[in-house]
Amino acid sequence: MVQLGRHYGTGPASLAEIAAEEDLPRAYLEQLVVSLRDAGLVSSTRGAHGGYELTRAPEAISMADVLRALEGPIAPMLCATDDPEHGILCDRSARCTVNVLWVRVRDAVTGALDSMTLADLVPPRTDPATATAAIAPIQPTPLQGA
Amino acid sequence: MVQLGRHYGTGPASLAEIAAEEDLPRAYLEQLVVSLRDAGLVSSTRGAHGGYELTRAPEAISMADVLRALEGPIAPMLCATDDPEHGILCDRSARCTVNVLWVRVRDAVTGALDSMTLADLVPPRTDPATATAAIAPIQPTPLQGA
DNA sequence: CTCATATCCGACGAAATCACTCGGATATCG
DNA sequence: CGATATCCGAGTGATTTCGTCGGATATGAG
Repeated sequence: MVQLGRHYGTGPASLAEIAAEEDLPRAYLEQLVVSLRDAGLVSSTRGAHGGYELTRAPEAISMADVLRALEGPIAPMLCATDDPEHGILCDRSARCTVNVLWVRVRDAVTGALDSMTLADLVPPRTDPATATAAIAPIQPTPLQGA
Repeated sequence: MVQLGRHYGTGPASLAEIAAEEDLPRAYLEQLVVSLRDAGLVSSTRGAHGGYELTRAPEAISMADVLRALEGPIAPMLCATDDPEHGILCDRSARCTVNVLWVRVRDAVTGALDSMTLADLVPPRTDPATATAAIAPIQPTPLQGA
């Protein structure tokens, strides 16, 4: 998650912290982080004052890596997957001309995802004092207004 | 569907025909074609010898049009949709830095989809010799089973 | 040592979506 | 009339997604 990018270099961050900042249930994050750890993107420290940390610098983690870790191989259709392992040939494969379309879409997606790293999504930590004030609800946001 | 592109110009094609060629349940296609008709991509002729026909040439129908008709607005996440109408602002919108990622992904997808038309997916009917096996120099409408 | 703080683990549950079905009404050609 | 089609809308079943729950295990501080 982006929050982990924010904390990079400042020691491990506990899920309780992140849950508070992201406003998501801790138990849910717990589940997500398992995938990230299995993918080798984060490391964990158990016990008091423990938490999670990025194993690499945010600049070195592409969003494609993150998404693959969280949601599996990138594939608009299961017949056009990133990962040769989980590729499933549909029985129509012979006469199916649509496959090339999905491959193109997939390549477009992976291209976009590869072009961005975690660092691109970490809000610039310019100045903590202006943080709260800068995000003042002056935005018109017509839909779903509180 | 692609089959409709194949039949373009040869009069309406019934769902029963298409179902046989595509090996999909007729009742299911019936449902899909409703969306295509509502989107103005196909026109229908009722009664015996009726069926469906493309309203435009395959070259003039982008796959983005088809996909939007079938699956709604193109959006990897509901906060990054094609269609301003169905856009839903999540409550995190202010501090959410991830949105730009989804917008990029969406643009990549629509770009890929816009770059292909139905005609690109219609198997070339110019010359049967380029098919899997060149058999007859005539035009016996290949692939049609019995 | 003990206790609070965390990660770890596995299973469960509700809600939405996807692919597909069913039954029947209506229009058109021969 | 009757066969062939589209039209229409409600319904089912499997899978996925988001989120929950309860408890076991590891670690640092007092």
